[in-house]
Amino acid sequence: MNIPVKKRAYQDGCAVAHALDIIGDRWAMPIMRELMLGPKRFTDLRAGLPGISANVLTQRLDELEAASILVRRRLPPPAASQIYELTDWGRESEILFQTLGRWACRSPTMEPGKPMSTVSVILSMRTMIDRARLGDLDAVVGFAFGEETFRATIADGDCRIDRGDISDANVIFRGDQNALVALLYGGARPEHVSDALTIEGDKALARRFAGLFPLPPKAPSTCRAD
Amino acid sequence: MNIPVKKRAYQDGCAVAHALDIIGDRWAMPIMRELMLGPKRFTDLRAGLPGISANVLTQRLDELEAASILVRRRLPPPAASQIYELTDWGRESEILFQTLGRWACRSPTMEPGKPMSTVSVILSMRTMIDRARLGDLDAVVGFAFGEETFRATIADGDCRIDRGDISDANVIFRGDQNALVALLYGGARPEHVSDALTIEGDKALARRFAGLFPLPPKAPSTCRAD
DNA sequence: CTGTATCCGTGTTGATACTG
DNA sequence: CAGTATCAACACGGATACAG
Repeated sequence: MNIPVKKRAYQDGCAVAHALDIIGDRWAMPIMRELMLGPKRFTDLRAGLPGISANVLTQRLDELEAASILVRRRLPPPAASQIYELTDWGRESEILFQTLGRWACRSPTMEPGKPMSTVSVILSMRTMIDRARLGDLDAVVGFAFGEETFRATIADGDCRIDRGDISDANVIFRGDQNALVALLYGGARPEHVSDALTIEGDKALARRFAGLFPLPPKAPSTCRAD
Repeated sequence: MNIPVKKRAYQDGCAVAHALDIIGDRWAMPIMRELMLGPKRFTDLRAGLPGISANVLTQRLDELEAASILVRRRLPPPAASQIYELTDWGRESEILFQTLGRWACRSPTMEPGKPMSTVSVILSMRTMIDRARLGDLDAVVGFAFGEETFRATIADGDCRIDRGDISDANVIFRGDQNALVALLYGGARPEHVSDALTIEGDKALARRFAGLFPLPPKAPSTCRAD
């Protein structure tokens, strides 16, 4: 275990500065994001964070543990593998991601189309879903991205989206999560969805679901170099 | 003007990753914070950001301008000086600071007592004030930190805090903003406030105002090294 | 006085290779 | 699988010099 050497810190009593001291380092928030829907192993984390190197991931995990944002746990045999899991307080940071996402998706310099991790896609749906459009919809929508499955449970004007079994889903989106993003936010119609995504089950429900994610208007660009 | 060279970026479609690309660099958010209550000049920014160096500030200002978060304006003669001002969208990022501040002030590793800029103190009041405690309070509370004055206008169950004239204030807190922080969040009584802060006017109102800022409970520390 | 540009020492980051 | 070691590239902070 490394001695958590003193790092560069803002010497500032502002709580925001403290937040930046503990989660402002490069990769810290993406790591937290990947853990938001449940614990993961070292290698699973790397898979969801293309570009991170092993040593940086190790260091960030140490720092996030020191900040009480996550804990390491060793799985009981026969797994014998370590997992990283957010603490309660770490999980409460989801509001940070939602606020940041809502603000940033209006950025004039945001260009869509880059790949997203499965966790990002689920969290973006949690963030952007317009509950006012749910009406009295009552349904289970499933998502199957590779080996991972998630379910949206819609009832009583609310919608919860989590990891979970999808055998009882009324409709299942199966395939590449990036194709789902194009459908939800890109304005494509479920009838014309790409080959990377298949829709199994209630097609009308799929269409209804895809319309639950309005994008806010872009902020104007004020950069002279535009 | 520098060519805005491509910098290290997350290659990630997630809006949060885009946010981190544009405001995740060191000093970017503290700079935005300092501009949140109105435009400032280069030197005023440095004064509110102890530790930043001139070249880093220049670079961040360029990047924030390219992201349409702020604009440079040249004041009309005889001032002839440049100022940096948030755009509308940049100003809308205040919700980020509030969310981050509310989450981070529960951090088990947050230690109080470090100095804060005047802007930080005002923003923290905007963030932490408990409007449910306002009742039918109707008053103007003034703050005089050095040459800067701010006013809290309390009426109709709401409270707005901004830069502004305080000649009509019912009570004025004058002196060091850090002493005010100790009073609001440290539990000190206005009667025993330090020499660094004086209270002019309605002492009962000062006491009432100081009780409007409850701190949420700390999150438990889970770090084994504690 | 108000910034901006350049140099430089240092620490952080990132890619590759490697070990338990 | 879960990291550690090594090294190169870059970013940061400080100082200084310079331009309007």
